[in-house]
Amino acid sequence: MPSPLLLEEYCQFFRLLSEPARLQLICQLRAGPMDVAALIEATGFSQSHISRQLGQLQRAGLVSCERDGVRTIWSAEGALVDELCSLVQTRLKRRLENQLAQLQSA
Amino acid sequence: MPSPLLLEEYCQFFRLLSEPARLQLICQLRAGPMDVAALIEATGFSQSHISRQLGQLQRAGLVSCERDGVRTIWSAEGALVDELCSLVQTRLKRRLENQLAQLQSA
DNA sequence: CGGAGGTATGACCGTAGCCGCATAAAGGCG
DNA sequence: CGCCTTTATGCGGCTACGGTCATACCTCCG
Repeated sequence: MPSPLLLEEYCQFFRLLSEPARLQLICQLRAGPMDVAALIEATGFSQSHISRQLGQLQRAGLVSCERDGVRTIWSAEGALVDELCSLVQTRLKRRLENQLAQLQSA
Repeated sequence: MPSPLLLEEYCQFFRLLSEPARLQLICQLRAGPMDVAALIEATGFSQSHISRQLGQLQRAGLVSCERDGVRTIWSAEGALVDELCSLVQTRLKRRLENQLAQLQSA
């Protein structure tokens, strides 16, 4: 079993992904770098909220930014989140398949 | 990019892992089936709290229980959480290594 | 059946954190 | 230098959820 400290680190990481706003931002940026205006347009959240969430993700190293004059271009490199989501998706899918089989056999 | 509904599912899943109490329960159970008394002893949480958290994890299919008379033996099958934690750990490790390199080159 | 051990649930409190509003800070342009 | 655009931050409301206490529910045993 992981040490309590490491466990806490895991939790903080998973917490970042546990909020639709943040995960959506990451997924958007995985498609390619975007500026904040585009993220507002894509997600519908307020500018201040997006700024905060990006700040959290940046501190965790999940996104990075590059200033282009007055605008800030954000991007998300690394396939970690993709891999995590893929694993979870497989799990969710298998779970639904099992439930379906249960219903059909009944 | 994943559909909003799927994204929400991901978030709910990650939320389960974002709480030390729950992740600790899973990790404990990954070492082998245990009864509730042992989980109380191992985690220090109250019985009612543990019962609630196990309920959430069970609904998500992350743990399962088997009644042995009056006692309930809980277990966590499937290496999904192990894999997720392993991926995150690798990420955390690499991030620290990079920060260390930054400091040493400065 | 009555009581004891073990588990789930209702009620409640406290806090963390999401979210927007308003505003300050930072950077470009006439 | 003033002004505008873009981003970051202080403030506050609101809700969700972690955590506990008390209690109801279940299962076995005398």
